[in-house]
Amino acid sequence: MDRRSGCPINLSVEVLGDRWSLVVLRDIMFGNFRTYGELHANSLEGIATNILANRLKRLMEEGLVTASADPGHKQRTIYSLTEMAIALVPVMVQLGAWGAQFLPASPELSARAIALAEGGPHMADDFMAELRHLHLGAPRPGRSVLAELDAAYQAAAQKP
Amino acid sequence: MDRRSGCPINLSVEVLGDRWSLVVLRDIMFGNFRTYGELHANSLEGIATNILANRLKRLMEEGLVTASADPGHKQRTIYSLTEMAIALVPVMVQLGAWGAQFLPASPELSARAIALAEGGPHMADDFMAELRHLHLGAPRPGRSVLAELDAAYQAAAQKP
DNA sequence: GAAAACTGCTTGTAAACTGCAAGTGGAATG
DNA sequence: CATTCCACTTGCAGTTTACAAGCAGTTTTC
Repeated sequence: MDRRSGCPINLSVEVLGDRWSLVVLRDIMFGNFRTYGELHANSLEGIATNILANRLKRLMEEGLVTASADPGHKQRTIYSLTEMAIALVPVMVQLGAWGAQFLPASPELSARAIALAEGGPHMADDFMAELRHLHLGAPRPGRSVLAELDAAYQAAAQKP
Repeated sequence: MDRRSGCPINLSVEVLGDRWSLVVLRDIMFGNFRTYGELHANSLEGIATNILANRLKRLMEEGLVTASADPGHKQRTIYSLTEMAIALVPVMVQLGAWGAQFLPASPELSARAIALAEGGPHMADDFMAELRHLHLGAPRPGRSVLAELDAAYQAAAQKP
């Protein structure tokens, strides 16, 4: 892998800087979509099948995602986030907060981003602990940030 | 502008998700390069001229950058960050910290990212105040984070 | 146990984007 | 007034993206 420079921001851009990688990671992270079919069927932005296949492959090569077999459903592959990808939670938080503030984001979808940003580093840490449980087999933490985010979304979607 | 979805993260990706936008913003932000020529000549990654021109145009269209004439050098255009772009500082901090931790970043260039990350939100706020001075004509703040980052870089470059 | 549906892709094609080299036209410099 | 500086633009080849279709194993259904 030939890198353009050793600058950390440039390296991050080389790994994540395209129109789909972060969106796929967002769906795995916040949507808990774990298979190709789930990711394809639930894609808000309508990702094309070849792009999804290619991005999953690249994310695996970059060490952000791992694949494992589904016990009891032999043809299904389960994708999991690595620690490296879970460490992107603060990036996602900031990116979501920025987009919610400066771009024409829908109120319902912004609710999650705002809730997560307002929760501060403590909430981000708890979310990372939850992701370590879901993806890396760590013990289940007491708090479910995913449930809280879903509640925030539901509350925002209720209001007319 | 047709957006793929109203998700804040997706919108951020649509604006910033390519191989150059964030790199150009980084150079304006941390390098204080303010003209086309400076950005081209000091590009660590060797940006092509047409890409630089196109990215500056797009960043202006997206409201992240403004252009103004250089008094006393009529053909020179000075580019400035908008508040929207200055608000990306926390994103840059997180992205730099992530790249420094998980990707093969050079120690000298990582020094800045690490110093900024360790400075916490307070340092980021002070940096944003400095950028508002440099780009938006706000009063000069007492602290120069840019000078501190440069010192961190110099110190790291000295060590063998 | 044959047919249908599910699952995770691959292939084909056209359009858009990227990277490199070269060129352009006005401004400043000597 | 010739040369260099400056901010791009243009042409072109290669890569990436989007959309549609197809395909080979695996269940599930009847």
